[in-house]
Amino acid sequence: MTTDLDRIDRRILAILQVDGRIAAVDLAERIGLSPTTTGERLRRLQKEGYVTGFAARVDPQRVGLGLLVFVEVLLDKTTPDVFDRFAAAIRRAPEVLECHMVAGGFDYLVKTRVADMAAYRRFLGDVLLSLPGVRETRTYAVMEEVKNDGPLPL
Amino acid sequence: MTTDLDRIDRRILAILQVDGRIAAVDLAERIGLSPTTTGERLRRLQKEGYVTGFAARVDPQRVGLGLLVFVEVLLDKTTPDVFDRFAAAIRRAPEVLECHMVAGGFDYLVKTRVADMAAYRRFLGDVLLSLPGVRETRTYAVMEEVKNDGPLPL
DNA sequence: GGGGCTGCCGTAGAAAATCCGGCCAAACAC
DNA sequence: GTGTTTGGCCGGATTTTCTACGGCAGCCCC
Repeated sequence: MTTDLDRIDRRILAILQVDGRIAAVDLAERIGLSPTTTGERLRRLQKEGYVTGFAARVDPQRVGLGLLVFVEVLLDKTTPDVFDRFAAAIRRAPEVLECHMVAGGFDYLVKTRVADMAAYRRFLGDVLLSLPGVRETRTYAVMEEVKNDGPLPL
Repeated sequence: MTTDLDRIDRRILAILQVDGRIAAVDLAERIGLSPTTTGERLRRLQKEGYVTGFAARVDPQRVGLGLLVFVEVLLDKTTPDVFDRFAAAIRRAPEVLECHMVAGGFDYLVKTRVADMAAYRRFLGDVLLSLPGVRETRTYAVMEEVKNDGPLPL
């Protein structure tokens, strides 16, 4: 159930992660099948949930979001719904690209993109620190993006 | 130069980040222009580097990569090329989805996806800890993905 | 007003995706 | 062994989508 994918399916997924808009004709040629069969496989991969959608890669620098920042967040564990309220607020915040609850030294790891330090300062004060239950935050500004959106290994 | 985008361009980018394979006809209808003009704008956005490509979203669970892990890495600052060698090795490692050099308490933040804890243990030993100059690592396993691939706010 | 420029549009030919029917080989029942 | 079924694959026809081209309207500068 977790993996009834054959070699061809995996190659299709690998290629589509790099070039999500490749024509079925070209994809077919690269995997050695006919365009028809390739289309059938792709449609099946979508229907069965392996491919959940397609997205354009937008250059953050070009649209004025030059600063990438990670924030570690610690919450007060007083009331049980603090986590839910925090998660709900994070989902509403457009500056937040990712947020994960982790096991270890802190509670949430937040990935955010903003224009510059001034914008981050505003985000920190207006959004993060104004949320109820936030006890402590640690900010790590990214100086160099070594690897950014690597494909899933298949 | 950083932002000569009008309101329509921003809407196009916002839509394409959510549905990268939308037909120009449908995109045109949503932004209130003709398909031709919409196509011209999209091509311009690609040529000028705002859109750098397209990618399929693949469900990690479905392809057997159920465990998301962040790792903080500290390096020995003995020789000046330690950072370069680390970065080069990371770029070659398929398990690593992201890696950023940060300012603060550690040097690199690594985002990796693996099948399970046993696979992560292998990655940590065979890849990360076997790299020259790695002095310390701190592992944070993700328990819940609150937000995963949020679009850039436009 | 004239000329050039920009952004927009409609049409038409090219390309791509999709639908449909048929082929072939492996699996299976008897 | 033989007939049947099933699943994966393919080619051709239809429909949809993309794209190249020409035209139109507003704007600016001279």
